[in-house]
Amino acid sequence: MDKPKVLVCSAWPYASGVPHLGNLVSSLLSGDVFTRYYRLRGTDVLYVSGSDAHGTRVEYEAQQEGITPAALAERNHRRIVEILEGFGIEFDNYTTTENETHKRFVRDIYLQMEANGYICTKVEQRAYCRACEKFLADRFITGTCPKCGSPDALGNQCDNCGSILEPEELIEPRCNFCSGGEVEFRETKHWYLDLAKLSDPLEAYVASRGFQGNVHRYTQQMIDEGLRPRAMTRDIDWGIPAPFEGAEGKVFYVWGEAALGYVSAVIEHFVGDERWKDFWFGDDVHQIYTLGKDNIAFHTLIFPGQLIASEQGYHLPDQIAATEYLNWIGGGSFSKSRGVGLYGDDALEVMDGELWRFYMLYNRPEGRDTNFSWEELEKAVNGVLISNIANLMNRVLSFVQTQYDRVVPDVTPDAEIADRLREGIGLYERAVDEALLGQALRAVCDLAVFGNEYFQRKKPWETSDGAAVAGAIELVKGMAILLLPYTPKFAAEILATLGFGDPTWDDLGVALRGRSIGSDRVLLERIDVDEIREHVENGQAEEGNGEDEEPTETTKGTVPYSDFEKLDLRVGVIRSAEDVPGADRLLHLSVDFGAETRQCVAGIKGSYTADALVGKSVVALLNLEPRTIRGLRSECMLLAAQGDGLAIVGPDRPLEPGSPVS
RNA sequence: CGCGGGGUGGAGCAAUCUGGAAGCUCGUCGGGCUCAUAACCCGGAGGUUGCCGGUUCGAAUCCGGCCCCCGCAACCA
Repeated sequence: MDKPKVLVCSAWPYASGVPHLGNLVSSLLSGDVFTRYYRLRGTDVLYVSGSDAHGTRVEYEAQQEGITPAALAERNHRRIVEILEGFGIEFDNYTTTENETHKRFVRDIYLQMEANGYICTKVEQRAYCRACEKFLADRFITGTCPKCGSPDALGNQCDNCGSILEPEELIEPRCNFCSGGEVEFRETKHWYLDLAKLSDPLEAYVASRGFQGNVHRYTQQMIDEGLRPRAMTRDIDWGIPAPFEGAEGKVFYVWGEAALGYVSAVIEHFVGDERWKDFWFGDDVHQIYTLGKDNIAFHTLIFPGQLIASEQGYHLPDQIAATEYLNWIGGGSFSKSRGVGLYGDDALEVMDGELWRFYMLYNRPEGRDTNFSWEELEKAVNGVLISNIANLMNRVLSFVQTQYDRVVPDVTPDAEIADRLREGIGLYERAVDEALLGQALRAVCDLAVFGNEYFQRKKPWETSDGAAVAGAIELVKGMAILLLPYTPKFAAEILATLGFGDPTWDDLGVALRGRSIGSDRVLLERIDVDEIREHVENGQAEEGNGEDEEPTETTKGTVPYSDFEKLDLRVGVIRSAEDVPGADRLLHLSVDFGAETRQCVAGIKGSYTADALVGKSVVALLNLEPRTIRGLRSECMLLAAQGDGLAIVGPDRPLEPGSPVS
C-alpha cells in the first residue's frame, strides 16, 4: 500500500444505543489505529464515520421511551461522541445520517441509480397494524407457526422449530409494537436495488480486490447463492424520504443509506470544496473500511453496487478490515437488555480509555470469535502493557537518566538490537497491511520480551556496556513509535521524554547517540481488576433489575397508594419450566394462579434451573403489559430480589394460588 | 440435514492452505538478578492436538463419519 491518500471509514454505530466493547474494537477503534498509523507515515489520511440515526430500531426505542426518534438519535449521538473522546478515537468528521449533506447526497445518488436503470420496483403484501396505522417489519410480528404450531413465531422465523418463515405464513399475526394489535396484509410498492443486474460488475470488483479470510468467505457465499434485488425503501416514518415518483411517504432502508455516508461525510468535511473528490475518484487513494463480520456483505456488495449503479466513476472500497466478534464472558453476544457485556460509557467509568485500547487491540478478534474475560484484561494490561512494555521503557529511560546523567552514550548501538528492531518493524508493517492490528501489536510486545531479556543478559549496570545502553534506548524509541497508533498518549509521553515532540515514522531512523533526554518518569499505574469487576457487576445489577429506564437517584421517589393499588400482585405456583432454546438467561414458565394459568418468560436461568422451579410458590405481577420476549409471550412478571444472584420472592407459608398480595 | 466459525498442556492462542521432531504468552513449581512499577531473567513439570476410521514411510495438518461449543436470525459488530 503506497498510495498518496488513504480514506479510513468505520461502520456507523446505531444511534439506538451506545457502542459496546465489541463495536468499538471492530469498527471505531480499528479505524482510529489505521488512521494514526498512516498519518504517522506521512500519508494524507481522512477518517470518517457517524451515528446511524434512522431505522426501525431507533423508532422503536424512541416509542418505548416516549420521545421522538430525532431526540433519541441526537441524545445517543452526543453520548457516542463523548465515548469516542474517552477512548481517544479521533475523526476528521464524525457526523450523523441526519445531516443535510447526507440527505441530499442520498437522494441524488438514488436518482442517478434510477436513471441508469438499476432501481426496480415490486408490489408486495406487507404486514400492517391497524391500531398503530403502520407497516411492520417482519420481526415485529408474532403469530402461530404454521410448521410447529408454536404460538410465538416471529414474522421472519420461528424460534421454536427454527423454520425460516414469510410473514404471510403466520397464523393469527399480531403486532409487537402495540402488543397485540391485529395485523393484516396490505399491498405496498417498494424500490429495489437491482443487484442481479449488478452481478457481473460486482463479481469482477470482488475478484479485483482479493479480499482475505472471512471477508472473502462471506461475500462469496452471497454471490454463490445468487444476487437478488434488495429492497431499499421501507414504510416507516423515520428516515430519509425516498425521492422516487410515487414513493411519497416511504423512506430509505437504513442499510440502503447509512453506508452512503462514507461519501457524504467526506463531502461534508470539505464544505463545498472539490477536494473531497481526491478521496472518491481516481486511483491515488486507498480506502479501508473497519467493521464486524455481520456487516461484510453491505460493504463488499451493496455499497459498491450502489456506487457502480450511479455510474459516476466512484472509487470502490479497497480493503475490508472485518473482525470476528468479541463476545462477553462465557461466549454470549453483548446485549444491553440482558445486562450482558460492557458498553463504552460504563467501560470508561471503570478504567482509562488508553488501557482499554490496549486490551481490545491486543485481543482483537482476528480469525475467530474471542470472549471477554477479567483474567485476560488483567493479563493484557498489568502483565503485558505495564509489567513488560512500560517497565522496559521505564527501566531503560531511568538507567540513562541516573547512570549516564541523561546523555545517551555516544557509541554505535549494538547491532543485535538494530537487527531485532528491524525484524519487528517488518512484522508489524506486514500485519497492518493485512489489517491484522492485533498481530502487529503482538510484534511490539515480542520486542519488549526481547528487550527485557537483552538488558538482563548484558547487565549494563555491571559492565558499563555503552553499546548495549545505546541499543536499548533505540529499541525503546522504536517501540514507542510503533505504539503511537495503539496507545497514543503513553507512547507520545515516552517519545517526548526522548526529545521527539512531534514524532514521525522517519524518526525510527534517527540515531539517539550523544543526545540528551528529558528527566520525566513515565509510568502507568497497574489496575485492580477485582475492583473494576465489582464496579461493573454492581452497575449491571442496577440496570438489569428495573425495566424502568434511567434510575436517576438511589431512591426512586414516592408513589401515591392509588398507584400501588393498580398493581395486581398474586401468589402463583410454577407448574412447569423449560429452557428457552438459544437463550442463555431465559426460562419459559407456566404459572398457576388458581383461576387461570399464565405463561411467563423470566430472565432467571443464571440463578435457577428449570427443574428446581417446578412447584415453587412465587409472587407475580399479573397486569404488567404483556411483552414478547424471544418470540414467547410473557403474561406476568415474577418478583425476584437482586443481590448476590437472584432470589425469587414467595409467600412464607403455602397459600392458595391466586391469593392477592398487597 | 438453514448458514458460518471453532475444539491443540490449567487459561488464551500459533503451527493446519504448502503432511516431516507439538510452539508462544499467562499460570504453576524451582532457581537467579536487583538497573526497573514486588518488576525482570533462567530452568522444570504439564498435551496420545474432541472422538472413530481411512490415505501415507510419516497426520494437529489430507479424506470420510460422529460428538461438542460459539456466532448469525431479537435493542448487537
